[in-house]
Amino acid sequence: MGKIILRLDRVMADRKMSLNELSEKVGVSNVNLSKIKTGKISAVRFSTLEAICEALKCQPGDILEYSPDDTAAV
Amino acid sequence: MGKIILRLDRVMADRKMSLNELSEKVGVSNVNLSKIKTGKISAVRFSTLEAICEALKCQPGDILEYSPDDTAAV
DNA sequence: CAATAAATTAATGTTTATCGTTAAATGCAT
DNA sequence: ATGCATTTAACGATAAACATTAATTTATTG
Repeated sequence: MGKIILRLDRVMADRKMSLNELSEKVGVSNVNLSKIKTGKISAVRFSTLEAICEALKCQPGDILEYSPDDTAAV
Repeated sequence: MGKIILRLDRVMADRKMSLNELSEKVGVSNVNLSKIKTGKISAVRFSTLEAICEALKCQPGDILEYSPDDTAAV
């Protein structure tokens, strides 16, 4: 059972952009952006992903990561 | 105004996997998978994205692409 | 440490849109 | 034309984003 991992945290750190700053640029409430940042969502709208990529000049792949669990595969 | 573009089509072609085959592996109806494949969705659940990445041994970034439109920027 | 700012969590309600299902339509072979 | 795969359409059910407000926790700074 793999998992989708959110890496917005890392990208924001790279760009040195605060949550509130990004929130304004993206047009999503800081509350929801925080959820995205801390991985507390289970889906994402493209409109949001798009705005984030635009604001951070990045790609979806920088934010979303699939981690296959090959942990102790039998 | 950039856009999120779906590239499932390309990855499936790479893996030479048909829609119905992927549908079974992923556990998503072929109808919905077709929508994803042809870009007719505006959001995606991680459970679905995860299953697709698992089945195709790929990353979200292979499927989702952000295309900033720098077309004739004023 | 005290005060302030930033970020996270919680709770509630609205709205958006997946996803399944069924059925019809299109496309592509043979 | 017949068959198989894919796409489109329409409908309902369910999941979950997203906004908002408020409270709480976590930096940050003097």
